[in-house]
Amino acid sequence: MEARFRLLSDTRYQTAMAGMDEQYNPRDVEQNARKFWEDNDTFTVKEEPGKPKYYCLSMFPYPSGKLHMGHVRNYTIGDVISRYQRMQGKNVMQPMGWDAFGLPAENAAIANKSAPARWTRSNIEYMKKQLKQLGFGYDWKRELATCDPEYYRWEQWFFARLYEKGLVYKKLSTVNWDPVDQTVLANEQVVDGRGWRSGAIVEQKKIPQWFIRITDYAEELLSDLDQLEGWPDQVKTMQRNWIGKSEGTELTFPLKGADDGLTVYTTRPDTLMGVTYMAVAAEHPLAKKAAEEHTDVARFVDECRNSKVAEAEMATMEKRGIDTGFKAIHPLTQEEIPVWVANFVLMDYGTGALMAVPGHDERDHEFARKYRLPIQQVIAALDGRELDVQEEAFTEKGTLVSSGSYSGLTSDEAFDAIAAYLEENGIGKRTVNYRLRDWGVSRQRYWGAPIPMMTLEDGTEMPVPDDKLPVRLPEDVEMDGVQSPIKADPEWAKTEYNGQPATLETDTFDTFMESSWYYARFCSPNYDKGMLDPAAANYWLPVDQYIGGIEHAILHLLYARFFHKLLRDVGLVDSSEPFNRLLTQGMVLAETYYRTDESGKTTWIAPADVTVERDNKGQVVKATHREDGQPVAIGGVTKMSKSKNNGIDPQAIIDQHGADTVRLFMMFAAPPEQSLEWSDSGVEGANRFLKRLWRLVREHTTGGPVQAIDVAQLNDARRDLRRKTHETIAKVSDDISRRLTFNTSIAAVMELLNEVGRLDATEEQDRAVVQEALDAAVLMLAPIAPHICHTLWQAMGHEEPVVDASWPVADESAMVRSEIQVVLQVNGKVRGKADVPADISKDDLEKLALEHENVTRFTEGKTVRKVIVVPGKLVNVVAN
RNA sequence: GCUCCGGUGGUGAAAUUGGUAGACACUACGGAUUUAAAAUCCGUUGGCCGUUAGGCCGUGCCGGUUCGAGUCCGGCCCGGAGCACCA
Repeated sequence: MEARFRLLSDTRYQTAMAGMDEQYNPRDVEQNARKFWEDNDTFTVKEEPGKPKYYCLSMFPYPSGKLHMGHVRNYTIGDVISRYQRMQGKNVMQPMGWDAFGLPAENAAIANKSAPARWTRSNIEYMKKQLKQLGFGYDWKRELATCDPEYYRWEQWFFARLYEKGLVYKKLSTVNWDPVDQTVLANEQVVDGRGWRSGAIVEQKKIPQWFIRITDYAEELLSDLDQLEGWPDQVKTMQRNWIGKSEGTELTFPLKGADDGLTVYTTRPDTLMGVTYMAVAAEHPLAKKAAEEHTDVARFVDECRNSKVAEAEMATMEKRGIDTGFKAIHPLTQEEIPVWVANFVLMDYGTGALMAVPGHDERDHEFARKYRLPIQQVIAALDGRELDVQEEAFTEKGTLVSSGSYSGLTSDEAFDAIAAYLEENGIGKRTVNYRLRDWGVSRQRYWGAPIPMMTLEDGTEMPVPDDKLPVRLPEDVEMDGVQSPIKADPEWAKTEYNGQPATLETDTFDTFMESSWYYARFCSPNYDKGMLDPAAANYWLPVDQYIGGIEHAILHLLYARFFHKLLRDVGLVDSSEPFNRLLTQGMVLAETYYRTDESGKTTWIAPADVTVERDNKGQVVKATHREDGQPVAIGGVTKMSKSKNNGIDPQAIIDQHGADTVRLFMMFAAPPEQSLEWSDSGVEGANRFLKRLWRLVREHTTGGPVQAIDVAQLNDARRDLRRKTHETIAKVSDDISRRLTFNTSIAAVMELLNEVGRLDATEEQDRAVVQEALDAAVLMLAPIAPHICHTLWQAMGHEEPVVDASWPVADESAMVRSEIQVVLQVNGKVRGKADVPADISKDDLEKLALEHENVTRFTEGKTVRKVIVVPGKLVNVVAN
């Protein structure tokens, strides 16, 4: 370590010192550091074979207008990791770009009567300025925006490859339809079952849409999760459940008076003897057939159309159904079973029909009770306890009862026996089923990448040939709020193929398409000979660390993993997974305040407009409006959002305290995976810490040049500070690289600086250990507060910029302790502490504990039954 | 409804592998400095009992495992995220 802390000559030292003002002035300090990085192209990187690479990626933002605190938190985490890895000597790539297609641009365009493209590009310009102000070390030469034709052309090209491989198909699929505005609505645009603008009751409508066969990759997406050691278990579990692999049986019940039967999928063939009714989805062919014959069934099927497409909606709505009049024949007993239509049966899962076993399935039970359908017990509990399936479904596995020759078997044995019987008799077969559905990528919106398909005059559908790509989205358009401009203009779709007229697809891609491969494009963002430059992609990929919100745990991350496997199978990348390590960051929350007027209308008041009063315990007792001084109600801490008006504008905080303070607060207030509560006083605390750091460095450096440490000259106080310095280096290194707990690493540096402040540095050797401590502190804070550390590092007398400095290495010899403290317990309660030699033997430690006054006080008159000695930690004496 | 995660002082949190609960901060209170204020520095700050020494209780609730549980297991309560067209 000493070698790296080479000091400058006295004259140069004085020059460096001259740059350090008495007061910490964030504005100057930050401008100065940013100018240095810009002038030196500090963050521009290229492939350097032989040097270890590190690709650190934060999820790119949707350019909604300005940065919000969630962005600031996400990008600060990424920048801290990047700068740390750079100090470890890695070739670090940290790119940034824009997830530029999406619904808000269309809404803004309608509101402002301007084009989505212009709105988007001006947002990008503003937000880019903000990102630079925060000092993030991005390689801006790699910037990309997904609305750029040079980006989406390769997505279109890739879609054609998938089409050629048979991974793309078209089918009818349900959308939310606003019958008044005559438009398709996103789930978000349906409020309480009505269109958000028209207020019309939303209907389900089936339209032809393009799908990608993600289910072909379901097994690989599931099994490869086991390789992702750097992912949180939570996210892997969510993905596993989402893919939802189950093993069961598909079997066909014959229908009375019909040639074809009703095919269902069940994971519990052992409960087959307990089937008392069947249920089909409203869109099931059998339901349609019943609707033709019975008007009440027709009415019910029609009513089922008046609901949202969302699954949460399906699961929470009242379960309703109607008898179709059809009878199925039980394949084992030949008994007749009624067939119902039910609104909770999903057409997209399994076969769109199910066998209901109300005795052993909760949902079937609820439905059976409601419509007074019979409930039959066929499984008994393994422990033999009494069950009443009329009252409550028994869903565990157990032993079969009332099941003819299968009675007495366990559920697992019966599963095999019944499946075998069904297979032998050609009634059914064992199958593996996935909950995962194919990915519908068609959107009926304008502001997205056009789907590169066309229809010839004879009705043939085919991909647009590669040499006609990109299919460009016209940008100079007007939005009327109803129809997509490319759908409204019949000229746009006109094209030709080999001299024949043809029509372009006017749907655009789901924006998850663009965000599924941007991480790969960053490796060669300007490559014009293909989607990716394989050499660059294989140098940088996979991403070493990916950082983003937990809300993306399933969809985005699953689609990106899927795309990576597709890229691999097209021969563009070598690896199978895109993201080695994943950090899912928590949300940013803030207090809410509101007032309710006489009519019951609630107005949310921005935290910036509220003054808070506390009692002498610090408890908040009152909040008042800054303008009128009248009280406001406190509404609790929630995610920063427009609807609750509790967003804190990062720009205001940066202007007030500087970027380093914002970054420090965000990293200190909570561990990254947890939600973070905004606190003005916490921000002031972070600012105070930086001022204190500034003052400590200034006070130290005004003393002039410093001697090297002479280990032989160290007294206890100096040795203690040195030990603290090196213990802190060890802890902070581990916290940042392995644990990703930046909050505890900052706390550790605070402790170190508290000790520096306590040492009365009067002699040369005092100043030498202080120099070492401050050097280490500045290095360790450099990733978090890079601007102030840029200046402080120079002030400490170092020539090389801190951004290129090496991360400090803990010196084991400085950390050695001769004495340690052990805890003495009696019956698990702490009764005393003792300072003992670090190398004390187990026996001596036990002896010492049993003789210790504080221990004997509690063991007196009792018999010692057991003594547990944990070396270096504690002794627990068990006595009674 | 289903899946996943969380719940620790007045507040944000720490306790990394089952071994000292509350590190580090914030707030509040008291003090120093100041003509005054700001800034800064010092002290106190989980609850109860006690003059002190010290004791008892305490990590959402109920129960269990263990010499020992914030941490592991079972059941419950509350809050958050996702649910396939918000991104």
